[in-house]
Amino acid sequence: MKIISWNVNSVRARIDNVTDYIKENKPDILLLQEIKTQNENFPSDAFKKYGYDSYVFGQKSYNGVAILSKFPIKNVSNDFIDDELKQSRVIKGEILLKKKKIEIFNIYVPNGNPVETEKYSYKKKWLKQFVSKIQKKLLKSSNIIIAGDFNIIPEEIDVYDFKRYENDALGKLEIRKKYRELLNLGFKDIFRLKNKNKQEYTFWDYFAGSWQKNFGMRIDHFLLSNNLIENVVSIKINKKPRSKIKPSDHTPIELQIN
DNA sequence: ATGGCTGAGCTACTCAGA
Repeated sequence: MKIISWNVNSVRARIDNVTDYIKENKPDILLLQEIKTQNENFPSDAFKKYGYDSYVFGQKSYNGVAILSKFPIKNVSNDFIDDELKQSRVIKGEILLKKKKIEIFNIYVPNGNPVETEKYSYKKKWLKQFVSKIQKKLLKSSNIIIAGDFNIIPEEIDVYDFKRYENDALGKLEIRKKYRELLNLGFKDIFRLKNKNKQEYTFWDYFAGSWQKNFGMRIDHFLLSNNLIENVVSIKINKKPRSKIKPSDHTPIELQIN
């Protein structure tokens, strides 16, 4: 089974890129972040043509997450987090893999910049709540996938110039520690597990030729609970969509499990 | 290099992203 996570930075502005990508890569499940639209304007019909059902948690203008799937997803919900700003950032559902029930969380963590503002404290509180809810969830369920745009640079290797980001909301130790807390509950960062010293990125800024200069960062992740590690076949960052015309600033990360 | 693109909402410009 191929599960893919991609921050598309507006699903409507990106519709051709996303459908082209689907045709080429044929994911079983595609987790989208930053869809930037309300549910009623989500292009479900365009995805239905390729055989996907859409499960959408949108809002006007900003944020928003969705799950596209070739087969029905069970127990989809949007209320895992009690979001103080009512932003649409988590959608979860259940699938079966070789009789294992797996809970999939598709998340879009707040950016948090600039630090020293309420945006940063919102990110900290959001992460604190998310970690705590996942900890509780683990008491009942041991097969969990958390994927999406974490807006966290886990380690120095995960950005082109760490010095520039060590005081940024994506790279501050305080934030990276929340990521470590999540891992310490019993998860693995699958990309890093499979690529010990590889420097690869999932995001490149639109400006200043960041893509051309490979000034990127790895902020989109797949965390799998330790129970699921044996099911992992491969994990890949697919840079091709970032090279296209009118791209998202993020590129997909692709997980194969069986 | 703390914003030099990009998108949404709207139709001039602000807000947001990372």
